[in-house]
Amino acid sequence: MSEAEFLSAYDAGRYERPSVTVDLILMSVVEDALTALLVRRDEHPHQGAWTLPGGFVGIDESLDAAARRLLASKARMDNAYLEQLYTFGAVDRDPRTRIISVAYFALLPPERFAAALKAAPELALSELVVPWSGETGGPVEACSADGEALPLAFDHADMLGLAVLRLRGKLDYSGVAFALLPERFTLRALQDVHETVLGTRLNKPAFRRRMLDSGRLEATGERETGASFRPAELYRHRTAV
Amino acid sequence: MSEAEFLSAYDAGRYERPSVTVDLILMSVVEDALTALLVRRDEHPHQGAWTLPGGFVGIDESLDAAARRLLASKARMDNAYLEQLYTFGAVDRDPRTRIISVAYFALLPPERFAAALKAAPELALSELVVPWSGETGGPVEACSADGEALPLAFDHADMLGLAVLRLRGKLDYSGVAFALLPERFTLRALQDVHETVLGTRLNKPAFRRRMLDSGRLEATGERETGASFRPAELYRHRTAV
DNA sequence: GCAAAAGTGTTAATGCTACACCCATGT
DNA sequence: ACATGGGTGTAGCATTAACACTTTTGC
Repeated sequence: MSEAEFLSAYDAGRYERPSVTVDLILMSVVEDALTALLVRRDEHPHQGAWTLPGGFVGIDESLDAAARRLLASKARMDNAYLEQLYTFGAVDRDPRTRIISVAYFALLPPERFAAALKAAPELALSELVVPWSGETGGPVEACSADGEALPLAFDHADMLGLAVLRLRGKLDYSGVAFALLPERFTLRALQDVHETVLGTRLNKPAFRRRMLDSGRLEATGERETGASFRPAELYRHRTAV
Repeated sequence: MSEAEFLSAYDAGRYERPSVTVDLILMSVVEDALTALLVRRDEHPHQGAWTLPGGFVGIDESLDAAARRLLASKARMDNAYLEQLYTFGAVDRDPRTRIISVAYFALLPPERFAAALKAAPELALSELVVPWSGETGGPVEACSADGEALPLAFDHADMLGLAVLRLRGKLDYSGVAFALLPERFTLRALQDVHETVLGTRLNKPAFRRRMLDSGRLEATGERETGASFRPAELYRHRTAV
């Protein structure tokens, strides 16, 4: 490193430091729709627009710990599936000051999702409308349950788009789909989750076999109740190998 | 958000901000070995240990711009393949002060890799020894060309391990392998790169067909020179669809 | 001609798709 | 009995792996 380079690096470190935040993409599949939790902004900039829940990272707090803290405080949730997504560092992404944001995404089963909504009234549920640039992962639009568009603040549409892409990519070879389901679930429910996330139809026999052959499912012997037709068997996600 | 939560977030943002750096994993395949560029530390902590080249992110500089600047200044390289990898934010990852580091990984063809080494004498080439926890992505060991172990400072062994994992994962479905080859290359060279990165042997006919059918290769009509046997055809990576 | 590596065809195995069918339950 | 969705078997298709083989160059 030349002396000039050393000094410029030293200056940057010594004097002006960016703020660092964590933003959470809290996702679930509710009634065959991919949804995320959003917060309405009360202040400028982007007043009235919608944002992902987030907060500053404490100086004595790891990024993962900050994400877990925000998950607990904002959504009253712990031990959800949580994974770092990407770090957004454009200079002008927040007009107030330089803020670098580490995006995490979390997956919740729908019933806990509903409970989090009830416990934290400032949150709103949003259906994600994924325009079929979905392959490449552009920004995503959000709308409320009655179809009204929810404008997204800052670069949060990009964050949501990337989260959808990552979720789709990991669906096949990892167990993320189980994080979107209750502890016991039918194969039909598992297939519905896959179809909603991918935005395609899958055919039943092939899907069943792939899942059963994967060794990640464990039959409970119990059956669904309340259906007016043949009750389906309930399965459980086998975490151990 | 409760008032207490608001204040804690406000305090964190207002007063103590972490430093943010970018660390670069500069990788290539040199003589059938996966290699990375490392810098020897002259100062405490970890004096004498080896680190990834890195530097602070300027307050008026995006993360991507910082990564490109470091790539140019440290390795005298521009327009290499560059991609954000992961953000490392453990509290004690640097004993001096709180530093959050955004890791980027870059891929270079071996001849430009050698040129970068010559232009920047503080850099050293390191072979990566990937213990066969490679599937799960644990830390990686580094050693010099003559087999001597190079101890890695901070959490840089984890960064290297994650980079290897990402490279392996993207090898099949994306064009990253071409970033590790010169502009014209033989199918044998392409297969060697795949085998080195994956750490397995592949059989020739299947590999040839997969590559030719993928539509990402363009025959140049030219042939290899200097071999004492049948010269292979040279191909080029077709960037346009 | 021989060695060495490029390049190609042919067959076997595998996995996935599609369709058809049977099963169990509430009404 | 019948409607409804759960669950399973089988045949066809496509993709991939494995092997043997031919081709082209330098010595």
